[in-house]
Amino acid sequence: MSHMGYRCLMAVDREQVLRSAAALLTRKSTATMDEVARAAGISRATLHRHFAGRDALVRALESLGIAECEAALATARTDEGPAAEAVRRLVREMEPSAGLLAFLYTENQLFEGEEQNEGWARIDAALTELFRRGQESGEFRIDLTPVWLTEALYGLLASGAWAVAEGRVARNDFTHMIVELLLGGALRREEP
Amino acid sequence: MSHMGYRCLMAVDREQVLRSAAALLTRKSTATMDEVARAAGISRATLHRHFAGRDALVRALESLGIAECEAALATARTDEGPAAEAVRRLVREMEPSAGLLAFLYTENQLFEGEEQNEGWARIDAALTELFRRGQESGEFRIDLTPVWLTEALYGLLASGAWAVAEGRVARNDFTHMIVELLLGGALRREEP
DNA sequence: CCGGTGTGAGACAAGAATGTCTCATATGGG
DNA sequence: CCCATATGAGACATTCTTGTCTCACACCGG
Repeated sequence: MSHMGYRCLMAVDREQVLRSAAALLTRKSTATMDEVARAAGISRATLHRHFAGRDALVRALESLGIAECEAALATARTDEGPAAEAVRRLVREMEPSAGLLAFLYTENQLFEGEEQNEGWARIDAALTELFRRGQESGEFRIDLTPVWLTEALYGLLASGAWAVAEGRVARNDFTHMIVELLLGGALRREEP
Repeated sequence: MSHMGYRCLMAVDREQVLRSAAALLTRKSTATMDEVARAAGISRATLHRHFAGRDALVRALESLGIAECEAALATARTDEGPAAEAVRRLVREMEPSAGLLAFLYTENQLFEGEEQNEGWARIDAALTELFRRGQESGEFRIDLTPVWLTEALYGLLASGAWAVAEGRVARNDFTHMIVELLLGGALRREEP
């Protein structure tokens, strides 16, 4: 009975399990617990030891997503420097979480129980504030609302994650593709 | 025994059922057939008379999505005029289908059976060709691949559909928000 | 060497979802 | 008016999924 626990032998990498679960559930949201376990390379029994059930699994996914988003926001220091650069730093920090976020973003059923969305509210607020700050400083156009820009960022992150996962976009281009499209759009700029 | 069939009395509006099913399944992808039926305002028995099962329902959703995309592509005449204007026309034509497309785009499990994806292949090809044409004409920048722009268009359509459905973006702004972000990006343009 | 710990495989029952059926009812056309 | 058609409600068996349990085994530390 180690009073610290968890730090023993060949324990399942909880985060790895969550990541593969997110990858699978994004692609096939009706996947069975057995399929999730297989995808993670563990048995259903072990999966069930770590996550009491499907609900608990999704909750854990949400918690992880929130934690990683807040960590990305903190690391990117979105309240410092030019907003455009802050967006670039933020997307770079969010890249490893993109697959997880794609699942959480598309699985709006999470918001039904409305237990945990206070975390998302904080994150949404931080993102919206970033875009608002960019508008105020004159960097961003004002005909696209900060709320929509936030929404679009989520959508592009999901698109990017899927495009990379299916080999349609090179992994190394992830940040560039998303940031350049979000900030600059598809149109060619006039030469300065 | 009407040899023409289908044009009888208070028959369920098949397309209406499919649309409400897409709206529900997008929000809660694990919804029951019973929930789908309720959402469509019909009984489970009737739903099952029209769609043999969940698979058949999803197939029908996919068929409808493909048909509407191809119709939108045809109406928008994406091979005519400036590419930017073509994109604008296309998004406008796709707006009514955005909810359905959001479901189909995020439900990548469809591609497992790979029966029907030839329709998507044609649509993807048309979209990619549109962006490629815009690059060739000098309208679009060339550091964002046509494949990525296609992917981003899908993602933004989905984001837009959800944002409108949840009241975060005004319905009337749908086309403008998507087209302006996709083409122009968030950065302010220099005055010409 | 041996005990503790985490895991995989499988059995098992309880529950949920599905697919199919019947019957009653309402509607509109002939 | 009557009949054909479409629907709603519900019963029902089947299948799938889940949650729990047991047992055997591998690994690591002492």
